[in-house]
Amino acid sequence: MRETIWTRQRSAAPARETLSREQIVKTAMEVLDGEGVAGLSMRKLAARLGAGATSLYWHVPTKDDLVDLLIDQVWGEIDVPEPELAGWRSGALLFGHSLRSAVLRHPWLPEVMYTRPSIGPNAMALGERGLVLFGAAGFTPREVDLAMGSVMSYVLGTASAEVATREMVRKSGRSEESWVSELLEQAQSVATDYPRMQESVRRRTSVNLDSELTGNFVFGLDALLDGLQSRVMK
Amino acid sequence: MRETIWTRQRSAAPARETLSREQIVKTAMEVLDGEGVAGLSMRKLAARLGAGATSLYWHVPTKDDLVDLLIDQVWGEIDVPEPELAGWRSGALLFGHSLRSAVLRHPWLPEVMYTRPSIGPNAMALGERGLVLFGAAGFTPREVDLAMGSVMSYVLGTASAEVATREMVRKSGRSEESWVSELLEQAQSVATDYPRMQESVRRRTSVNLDSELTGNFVFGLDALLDGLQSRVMK
DNA sequence: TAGTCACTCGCACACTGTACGACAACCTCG
DNA sequence: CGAGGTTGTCGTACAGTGTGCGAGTGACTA
Repeated sequence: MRETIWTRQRSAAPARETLSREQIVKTAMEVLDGEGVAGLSMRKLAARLGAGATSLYWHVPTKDDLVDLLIDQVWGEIDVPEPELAGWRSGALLFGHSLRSAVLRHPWLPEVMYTRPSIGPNAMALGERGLVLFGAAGFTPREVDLAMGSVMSYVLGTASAEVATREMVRKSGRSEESWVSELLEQAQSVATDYPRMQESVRRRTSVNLDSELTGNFVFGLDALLDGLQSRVMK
Repeated sequence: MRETIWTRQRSAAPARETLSREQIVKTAMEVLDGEGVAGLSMRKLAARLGAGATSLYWHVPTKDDLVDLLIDQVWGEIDVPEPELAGWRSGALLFGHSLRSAVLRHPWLPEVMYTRPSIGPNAMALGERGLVLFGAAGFTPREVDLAMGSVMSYVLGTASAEVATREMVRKSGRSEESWVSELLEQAQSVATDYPRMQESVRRRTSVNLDSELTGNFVFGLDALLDGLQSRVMK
């Protein structure tokens, strides 16, 4: 078996005080959460750790690998309820919410997660627990895979789209209302000939952004779970 | 109304032979489809057009704006059936397939689309047609928005995840089988303690990648549409 | 005390997006 | 015809980027 970033292990007790992979990952996570992908550079990260720029490369093969580690870190934050406690259906609902909020906490995720498969240890553990949860629904083994996959895709897709909106608000530095209204104005000016879009856009203006987005999310997830439920033992 | 990249218009008949925004967008699309986001640089793009590097900046404010234009171009490729022809349900199915295949044709899309809202003209036109389609199902106006949004999120999320897998295969330059089997081996080695994941991963090894991914997609979309249908006039 | 391992880091290379300002080709007006 | 303005091109330059290389340093082992 070839060595990978996941298998590599270092001596437990470093001789003197040195950088460590854990420390690098932790600091990188802070930078990423705070400044996004564009704000993370190896030089800045090293400076923040009080180290020389290229010292990081002893602990991590490339920046891309570092990002792999960070993504897997996020997968470790998601909790998947045991089906015994609440049944698979509400378990799946909780799982969905947990997954969504992890994405919202780490808004850089969508930008990078779709450029690589997730095969780190936390991703595997997450998958395992997910399969246990969906396995309790009474699906065939193949359907268990499919059901879990579709829920994850839906949740990640929705949360990613949410992030796109929320980040633009944040980056503009302006108030949510003023930004939303400008975006809508812009959209309206482009959508002059589209009455339904106009109407739909106008409907959104009057609502609180947060509850609007949460409502969207729950509606679709619920519908999807309904559809999945109807497939049990069919 | 402020000028935006969407509103800007140029003189219809350029005096001499010059670059044009259309030409730039078209060439950029080729580069992007062929080499991905990392392969698109303003200098390379200009060279390909036989122009100086910074000439592009007369036609397009920034690279980011160029990407906005490219994304909107993709939205223009998606077709949304009229509900009269096939009913909303199978229309939605067709819509989903069209959207998915656009993403697969432009695998760079997931990497960039989640970093900005889509408010270009083609996005608006797409939205309008989508609302017409889902409007035919008998939802309340609010539900029409929600239904369309959830379907788009699901499809984009699933297709994006697909792209992650497919691109890794392509980039590795090796055969699909050899790559899949190595990925699986790697995954297995990480997932030693996870019997369900092991089993699930093993199940995939024996199947054709293409039909596997298409099957996943259809299963979830179908379930979601079932769930939506049950909400009509409830 | 000598040697080896674990780790740090300065330098350099090839590349990026894009601001700036000089320049040229064409159009319009007198 | 000539003058001025508009449209468009492009060379140079700046401040960054990821990372390969090789020299150096501190600590542990024999």
